[in-house]
Amino acid sequence: MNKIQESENCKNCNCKTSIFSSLKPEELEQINKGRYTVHYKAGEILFKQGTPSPHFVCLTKGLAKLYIEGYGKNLILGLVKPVDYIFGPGTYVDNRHYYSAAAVEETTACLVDVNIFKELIRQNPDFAEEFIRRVSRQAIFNFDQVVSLTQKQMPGRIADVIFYLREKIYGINPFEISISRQDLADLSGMSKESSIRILKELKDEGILKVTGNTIEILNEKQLRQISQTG
Amino acid sequence: MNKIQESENCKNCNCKTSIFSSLKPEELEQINKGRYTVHYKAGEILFKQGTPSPHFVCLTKGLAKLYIEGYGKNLILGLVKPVDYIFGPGTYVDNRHYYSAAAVEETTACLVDVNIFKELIRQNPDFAEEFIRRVSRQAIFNFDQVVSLTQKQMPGRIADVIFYLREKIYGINPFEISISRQDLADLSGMSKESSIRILKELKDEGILKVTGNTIEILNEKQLRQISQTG
DNA sequence: ATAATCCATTGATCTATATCAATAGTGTGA
DNA sequence: TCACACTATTGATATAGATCAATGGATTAT
Repeated sequence: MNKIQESENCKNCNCKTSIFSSLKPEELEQINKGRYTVHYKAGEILFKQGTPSPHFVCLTKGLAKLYIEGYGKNLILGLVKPVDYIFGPGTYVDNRHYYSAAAVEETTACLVDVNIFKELIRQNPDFAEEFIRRVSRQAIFNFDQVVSLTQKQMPGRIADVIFYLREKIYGINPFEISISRQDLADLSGMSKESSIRILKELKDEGILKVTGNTIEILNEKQLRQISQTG
Repeated sequence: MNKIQESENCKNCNCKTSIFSSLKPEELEQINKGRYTVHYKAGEILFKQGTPSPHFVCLTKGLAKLYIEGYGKNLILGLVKPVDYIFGPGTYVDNRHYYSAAAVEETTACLVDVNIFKELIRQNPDFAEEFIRRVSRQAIFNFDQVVSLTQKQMPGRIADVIFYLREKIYGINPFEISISRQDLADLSGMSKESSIRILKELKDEGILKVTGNTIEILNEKQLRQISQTG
């Protein structure tokens, strides 16, 4: 893991498209002061569940997975792509991480002192509100996930993950996943073998085209149907 | 459902023990102005998933369950007892409820206009921070729940629910549950029959004493063990 | 080039859990 | 008090999904 102090300033960074849009230039400058950039190779861990969380992480390049290390297996809460930031719930509770984060691809992130962030939330109500909005959206997403995981059968869960990957992560239809089958399994709460089998089933039924790591949704309507019927 | 406009004022209400402790008297007065009290009989619905959420709900008496209506079955996210409030993630997103709430026992609640609440969050950074802290704790709780539900087998899940009921809801050891076996099942993501069976198993092993709706943890260490081993 | 590793795939088997069905309590209203 | 409705309980059966085991590709190191 190489730490590289970049010269770039937050003011011109495209991070601003995110919740930072509600910050004034001098506030962005505050963030910029306590910030440094880190590069991670694929597979490297950004932070580990249970460790202190002194900064929040803003992804500027690559892809990371957020996962809870459970009893023997992992549960992937979601993927994070640029430009988005990772801000766990521990920050306002006990300053610990409640999930781990690892780079899935070659990844670059900015780390910012969490106290600066907290200070801005106290100072700027627009920023605070934007932050709460963001946390709320995250909670809603988690609700959807927990319902999918606990109430749907494997085909429904895989369908949900496929839609998630296309809509929230890769954005286009034939998309090449950089995550492994194991990750796919950890996203949908099943074993690696099962995720492979379901993927094959969907392929055999002509709903998906799966070639190695490239996935194409051929029959969106039917896939949506599978997601609905559990 | 009878609506009763109570004469009591927020300033003397024990609601203040909650996040309201960071509010000044005049701010409590703001809340008090837009507030009214409602009584619910056991089984009655406080609000329904998908409907607009114009106020936040503060429970002053009774017990309520928060549940997501999923595909055929419900998932109970948790129970709410006095004095605690219910503030769903939809409030800052699209003003919809993302879960339903129903009274489990005879219940009294105060409803407060959500805009007053939002205004106070903008005005008072302490209050905002307290609110974020609260939302964060909720998120951590949800993480624990999703790991329990997706990675543990039935005995471990029931063990977790038993601990939850004793520690977070009823507070004492032999406790009488006011929730049904179906609710127990919806809390632990299994069928009603399975929840009954596991309960019986734990009883037969001498870990629990179950008499009707009264549950006593006899062997806490072993129950903890079951929770751990999944 | 070859070995070594890691990831993906497939088949066979086993088991946790749901579902179905029947019965037994338990309270409630006429 | 009796009938009705609802919840709890128990047993029998079916099945979704995990686990185990073997093999095949692909990538990396020697």
